[in-house]
Amino acid sequence: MLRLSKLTDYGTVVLARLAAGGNQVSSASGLAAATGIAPPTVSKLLKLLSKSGLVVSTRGANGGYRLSRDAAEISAAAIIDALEGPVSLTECSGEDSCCDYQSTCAVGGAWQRINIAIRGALDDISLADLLKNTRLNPAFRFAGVPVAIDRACAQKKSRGN
Amino acid sequence: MLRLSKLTDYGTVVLARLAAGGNQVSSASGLAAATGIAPPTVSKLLKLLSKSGLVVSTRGANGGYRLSRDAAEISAAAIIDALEGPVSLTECSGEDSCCDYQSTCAVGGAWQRINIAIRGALDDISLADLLKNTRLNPAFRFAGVPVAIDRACAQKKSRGN
DNA sequence: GCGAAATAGGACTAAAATAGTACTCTATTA
DNA sequence: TAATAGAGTACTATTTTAGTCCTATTTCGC
Repeated sequence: MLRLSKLTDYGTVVLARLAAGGNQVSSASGLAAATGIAPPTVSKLLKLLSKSGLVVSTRGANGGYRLSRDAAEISAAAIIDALEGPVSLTECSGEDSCCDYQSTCAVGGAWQRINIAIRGALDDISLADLLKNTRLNPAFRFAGVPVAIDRACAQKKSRGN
Repeated sequence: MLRLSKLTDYGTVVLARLAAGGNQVSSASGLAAATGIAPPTVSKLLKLLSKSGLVVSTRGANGGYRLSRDAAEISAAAIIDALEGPVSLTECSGEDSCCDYQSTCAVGGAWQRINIAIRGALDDISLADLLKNTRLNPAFRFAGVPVAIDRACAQKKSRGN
């Protein structure tokens, strides 16, 4: 749950790659090759990211993309905003929340506090931070529960990897 | 982004209703009537919630559901875990992250820290808290951006509400 | 003991969101 | 002016989610 879309995940990878390249421009196809993500997907991501100002593009021959500002200045929240729109856990965290159950819903505004907390967490982490510690600890758990159910993983292994 | 599924949203509403009812059992159909959510959906939710131990069920005539423990003892994280599985932003936050891009992915473990932060925020908020302050402030914003784009809302209004 | 009321559990369908692809247009540089 | 690279848009297939329905099991009241 509380999943990011794959696109956002990929987007972060691409941004990380760009950050590694310093200030020089990288073409979409080059980034695709470097990250292993399908070229059209990378291209789509970069367009989104440039539209929200996280990367700047140069057109024409020898063109490409680079980060618009230092990796330390780009927060996880900014990345997510760019690729998925503003954080909002439920439909009705907003103005006068005209959901059908308004009259009977006792919860409504409360999610807002959770939103704030999450937002805060995301604001505190920059792209530079994401690059720093690549792997925290090999078998990571939340409250005793393995954090990522390795579905694809298990499948891959069962067919004899 | 970072959306909860509607089911989780509904689930919270149902739990809130149960909490309001104190220690007495409520039938699925009764809860459906009280909340305005479709009966089969409520039933499905309650089954999920009882499976994860958040509510306890009594079968047979005059049966129903009640909270397994005090509302203050039920965290938002527990509710989300019950209805959507454990929090995990990306596929590869886990063990040895066998995603296809493992070799080129510089990000991987970093999301784990974000996961922890979010988890912390969710752990700190209980069902009782959710009930307390029903509406925080009428026009809520994140960093200047209106938090919930009232899509359904706008539609509803435009047809002359 | 029997019937009604209620949950348990699973299977199934329809709808919506997402991911990914393709194609055409525009700008820049050699 | 031709080649390269991004911009924009539209489309399709896949996956996920929401919601419904049906049958079995349990318990209470008569």
